[in-house]
Amino acid sequence: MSDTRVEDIYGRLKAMVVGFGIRPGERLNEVALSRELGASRTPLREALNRLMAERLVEFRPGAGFFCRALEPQAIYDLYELRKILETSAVMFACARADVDGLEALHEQTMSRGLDITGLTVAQAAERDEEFHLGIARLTGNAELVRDLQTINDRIRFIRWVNMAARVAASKREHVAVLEALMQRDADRAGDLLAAHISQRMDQVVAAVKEGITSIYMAGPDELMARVLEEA
Amino acid sequence: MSDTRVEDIYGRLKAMVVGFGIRPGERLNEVALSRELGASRTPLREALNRLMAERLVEFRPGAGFFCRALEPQAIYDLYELRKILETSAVMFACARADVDGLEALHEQTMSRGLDITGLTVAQAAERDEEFHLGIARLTGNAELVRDLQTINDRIRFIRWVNMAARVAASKREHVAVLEALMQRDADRAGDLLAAHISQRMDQVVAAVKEGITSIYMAGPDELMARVLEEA
DNA sequence: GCATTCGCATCTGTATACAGGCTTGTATTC
DNA sequence: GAATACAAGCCTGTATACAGATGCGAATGC
Repeated sequence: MSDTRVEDIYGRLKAMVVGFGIRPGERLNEVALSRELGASRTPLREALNRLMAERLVEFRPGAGFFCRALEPQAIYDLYELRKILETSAVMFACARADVDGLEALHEQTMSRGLDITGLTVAQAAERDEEFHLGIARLTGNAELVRDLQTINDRIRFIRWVNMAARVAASKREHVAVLEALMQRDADRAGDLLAAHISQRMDQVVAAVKEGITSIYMAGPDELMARVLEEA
Repeated sequence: MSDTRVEDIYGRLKAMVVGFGIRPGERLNEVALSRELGASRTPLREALNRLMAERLVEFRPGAGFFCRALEPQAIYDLYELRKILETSAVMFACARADVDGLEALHEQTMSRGLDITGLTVAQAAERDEEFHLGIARLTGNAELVRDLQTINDRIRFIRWVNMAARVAASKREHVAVLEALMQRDADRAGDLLAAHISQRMDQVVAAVKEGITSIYMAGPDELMARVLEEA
């Protein structure tokens, strides 16, 4: 058990929701969930209220809590938001990233190399997210980093879905961004990163539409298997 | 009573925290608060958990909930974040704002005129916030709007504090931004808005430092009075 | 006089109980 | 056969009760 029951439940619930252990739109039965998580309804509902504030679950008065739906428009908006934040972040990073942090990010990105064989999609996506978050951290703006993280939580699974086909190209683009960053070329870094994210937005919306169908039709297990085997 | 107890309490608590009905850093006594709000501790704690996810209250296991502190660094970061989002927003708005919405914003901003006599600081700040939010809405990106709103919630009071001296200049800058927006000049609109927000960031941090002292020393009533009388 | 420890009071953390509302299924009527 | 109304069961919304933890204060020992 963690420090407190609510914290523990919160973390596990979050993992279930972002990792599609619960289907989008699915109604959450409080009694069943509390039993499954080994706690009573009181801490469960507190955790659900936190997740609601993060838009990871929805709440309808009189009806209870539901796993957040995946509206293509919302996904698109979140990607655009992400693009805005990350583009600005890399430009700020060009201006003020400390040399050590920059070196560390370079080391971390390059040491893993361009070789992505043997990685599952989930692992590739995690590295991808870590690179992007690493840039945000170089700004020194903790609020920006946190904001970006909560956005990432809401679109993580979508990144998995459309990561498979683009791992190699993605990595190349990362290296290009990194080079511009190390040369402190803010305009170029910003343009490269914006293009990098933009390139996927339409793909992503299409993937979401298909993904929603898959999830509703077959459930998360099959979708997960499909995603993983493409790695 | 609103639709549900939690919703009601949540809204009232948020107003108290944002408007300094509760002092920053102050410990929140659940029994006293629940009695004051006319509910039991269960819905109160659910509301507090929501606010915690929005960073409007803090939670320390074993110690309970506290009103969020006002770290100058966090305020600065939030202002920077706001600048990033709003600058991008106005540029997007230049590209895709519908004419009706643009007209409406223009109407709303100009009809109220440049005359700000008779307004309290709170009212002036509300109009200020409404203008900035109006631009964000023109992007059509609901997630961006919501994100900006939660950021605004965390810095609203600070806007009040440093609004008093700058209402007239602020209004003039708004009009300039609006003109660039209506000419669909994205670069100019972005630059103007960025400058508009930047201009305050240092002031704001200073105000926060002073503000924190005032709040801790004298309590919110006196601070509020001081702010209001400057209107 | 100062520090340390013990105990009490208060408050948090969680479970549980109960009331009200919603949904669902069935039966009856048109 | 279809639609509507009624009833039963389940689930949410909230209060309350209890146990454990925390912090403060007093008392005691050095």
